[in-house]
Amino acid sequence: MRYKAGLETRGRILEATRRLIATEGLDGTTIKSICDQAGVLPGSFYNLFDSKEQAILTVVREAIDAIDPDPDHKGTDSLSDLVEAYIRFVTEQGDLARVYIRLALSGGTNNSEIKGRTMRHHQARVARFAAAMSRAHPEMPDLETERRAETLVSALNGITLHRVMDPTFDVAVHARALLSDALAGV
Amino acid sequence: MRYKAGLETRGRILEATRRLIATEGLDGTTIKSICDQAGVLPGSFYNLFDSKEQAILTVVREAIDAIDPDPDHKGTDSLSDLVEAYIRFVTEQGDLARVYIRLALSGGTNNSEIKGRTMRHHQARVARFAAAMSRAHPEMPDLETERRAETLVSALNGITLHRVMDPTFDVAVHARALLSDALAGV
DNA sequence: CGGCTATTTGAATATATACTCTAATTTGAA
DNA sequence: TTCAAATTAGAGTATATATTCAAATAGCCG
Repeated sequence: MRYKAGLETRGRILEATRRLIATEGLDGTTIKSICDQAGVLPGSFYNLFDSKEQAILTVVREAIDAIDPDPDHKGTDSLSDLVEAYIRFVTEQGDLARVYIRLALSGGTNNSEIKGRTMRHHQARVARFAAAMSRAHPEMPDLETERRAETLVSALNGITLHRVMDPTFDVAVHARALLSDALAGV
Repeated sequence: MRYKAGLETRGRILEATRRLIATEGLDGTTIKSICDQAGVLPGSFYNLFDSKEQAILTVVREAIDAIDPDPDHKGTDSLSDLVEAYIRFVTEQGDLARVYIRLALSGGTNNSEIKGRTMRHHQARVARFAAAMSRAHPEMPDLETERRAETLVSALNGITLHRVMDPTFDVAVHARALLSDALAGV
């Protein structure tokens, strides 16, 4: 892949893969559908990717990275910042958000590479929420911040899950309600 | 299916289908895996079911019905009753709960029969939570009870989703925390 | 028991899928 | 412009899948 043409084709293939995972799910994403959507023949696909799995994993990494738009500023975000960033991710990057939430299920069983990646990322995300919770309530025991963070992150995933089924579902309203309830419950 | 043998075989097939959907997902559930797990050959399967889809739909109905263990007593349950019933469903009927939550994703795209069924059931469930919320807070506008019910049900689904990935996840603790936060936020 | 029907068997069919291979075409640096 | 390497084309392979079918077996009712 040293020529411009190769790069463009690669981009179209990844774009098609992303959209297909978002709309059809991991198992509904086939070589044929990817190639059709990208306007490419199988020979071209396999010139640029070693396997279907490789293209999918590329998109999966992309989705996992996209959910955490500011990974460097660790330790300074408030809970509200984190929730707002998540809302922005889900509403502005619809396809990637769909990919992300689909991983939680499909990836949970079949592909162990995807499963490991998803689990590790989830734990990191919970830890970040727990740290923000701890900063807002220094008196709270670590066990409780951890538990509260886990509840909140899981609940947010539930909101996104609903959004996958119903595109009119208002993620922002429900995510903010969750946060406000969680803060009120302290 | 008028002989005892047929009924037993049918039972084993449905049991295998249920477990496979729960552990492998809808797409990972194949005729071969169902037949292997049930100790049956394809010919027997197709003697009792018209298609793979029919067996799956039977299990799907079963899961959707099981989530609402007391559909007759409408109008008397408290929010806490509903949440506790859900916790019981998830913890005591692990496989059916897994089937149920998997529908939300897999069913959301491919099979429109499953999708319609899931959506209708979800709305009914939200309505039941909203009614309970309204009973506890008669002064609250319908729009708000509806919105709060939708947040709570989605969040509960997120808890279950997490449980599918991590069987050690404590559904009861997190579900009760969600409810208590939601009540505190009023 | 006899006979009709349900049930089971296990191979056969048709289709979809991931992936390969060789020959043509295109690219861009020298 | 030339030419080696990158890219594309598109038919071909191997495997998995859902489903069918004719024949063999087993279950019930009289």
